[in-house]
Amino acid sequence: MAAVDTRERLLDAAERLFAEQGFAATSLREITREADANLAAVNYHFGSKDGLLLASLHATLDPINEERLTGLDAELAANGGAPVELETLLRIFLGPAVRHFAQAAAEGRPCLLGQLHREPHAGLIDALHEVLGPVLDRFISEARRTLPHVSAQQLMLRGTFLMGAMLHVLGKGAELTMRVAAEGQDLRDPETLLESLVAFGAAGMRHA
Amino acid sequence: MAAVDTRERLLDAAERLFAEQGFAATSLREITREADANLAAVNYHFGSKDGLLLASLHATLDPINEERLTGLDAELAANGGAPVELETLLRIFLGPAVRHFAQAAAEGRPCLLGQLHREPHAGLIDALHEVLGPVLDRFISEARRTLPHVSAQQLMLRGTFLMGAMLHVLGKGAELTMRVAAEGQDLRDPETLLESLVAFGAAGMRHA
DNA sequence: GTCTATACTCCGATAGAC
DNA sequence: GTCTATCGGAGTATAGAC
Repeated sequence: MAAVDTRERLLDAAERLFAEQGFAATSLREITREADANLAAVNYHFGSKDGLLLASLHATLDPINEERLTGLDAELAANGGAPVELETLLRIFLGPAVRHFAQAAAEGRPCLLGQLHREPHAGLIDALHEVLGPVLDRFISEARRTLPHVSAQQLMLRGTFLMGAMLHVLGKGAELTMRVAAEGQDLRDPETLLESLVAFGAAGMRHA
Repeated sequence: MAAVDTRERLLDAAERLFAEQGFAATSLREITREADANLAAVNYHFGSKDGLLLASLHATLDPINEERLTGLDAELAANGGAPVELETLLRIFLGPAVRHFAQAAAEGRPCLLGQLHREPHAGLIDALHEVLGPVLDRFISEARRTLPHVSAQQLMLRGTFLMGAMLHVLGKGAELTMRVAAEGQDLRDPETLLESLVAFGAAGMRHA
């Protein structure tokens, strides 16, 4: 079972180091040193550094997306299939990510989800699309039912805005904005952050 | 004058290649080959690859920030110092960046501003803070006058959301979201994009 | 099947000749 | 100012030990 252990140790170290330093700035030698594994073990288990990144991506995002989909299904079942209220829809989509971020922050480590989206790595956009695409499709379909008077193009545009807002607060980039305010924080309180983001996004998507 | 020319050629090549591929993925050898300069010229003129990035950052952002500040001053002068309407305030801040993005897109190249903010490079956040900080301070002060009923903390939070939305559509990351919509585009039309973003942000900041 | 040792190419940075 | 030579470290690939 040494193989599974090595694979898991590599994945754990990669998730942490990628989240802390970013993909390009983290060397395989650093990861394997951290995981007490040989340099070539990465190539054996994941094929390449890219493969390790993709595996980290799945390990982080798959549970979040599953929570999103089951949450949406539960809400639809409770509603008898009626369109979901906008705030509720956004809360179901944003909640798992914000909670994931808050948990990571509570443990004193950055959020891989917030860091990864800002990697200019070529293959990552395809990978993110592969992982996120189906989930986004589901929520966009629901949003069309919730906001029937908004054109499909405007819905996409506003959804993109909200996506950017979410990813920004989840990543290190938000520090830049927070730093200009002397007392600006409480971004680490998940409830405040989530409700503010939901209210902001709902107002923007509804009226904009 | 060969020195100045070399410096400018390096800066031009770096701006383009950093925007296209990102910082880490672009090698100094690629830049110097493109600029018809020697590899060591980067170190001579900019000290390091980091120095070259910082110079590119200033070259891109300084004109945008200057346009923002002069636009705000002009509006305040026209208003006799009265609080600026929220939509107008956002348009003044977002317009120069969106127009810069649209011009780059029209020339078939990505936007350095959208790409740079997603670099996890350690020193870059400090550099961005140095470059953007004073401008953000000005606009946040104005936003407080425009939205006196919104708490300082909520204003910071909502401003961070809007910042994320802007940076997201300016970067390649937006492609991910746009790609899930079959016909989703027109992000390249600066007027549609700017007005949609202004309306989204104004609604979110006002009511959220 | 798992893992290690090793070698290959490319990178950023620097020293020193011109 | 510019260039050549060179260094340590990076990602990758493979041959072979267990």
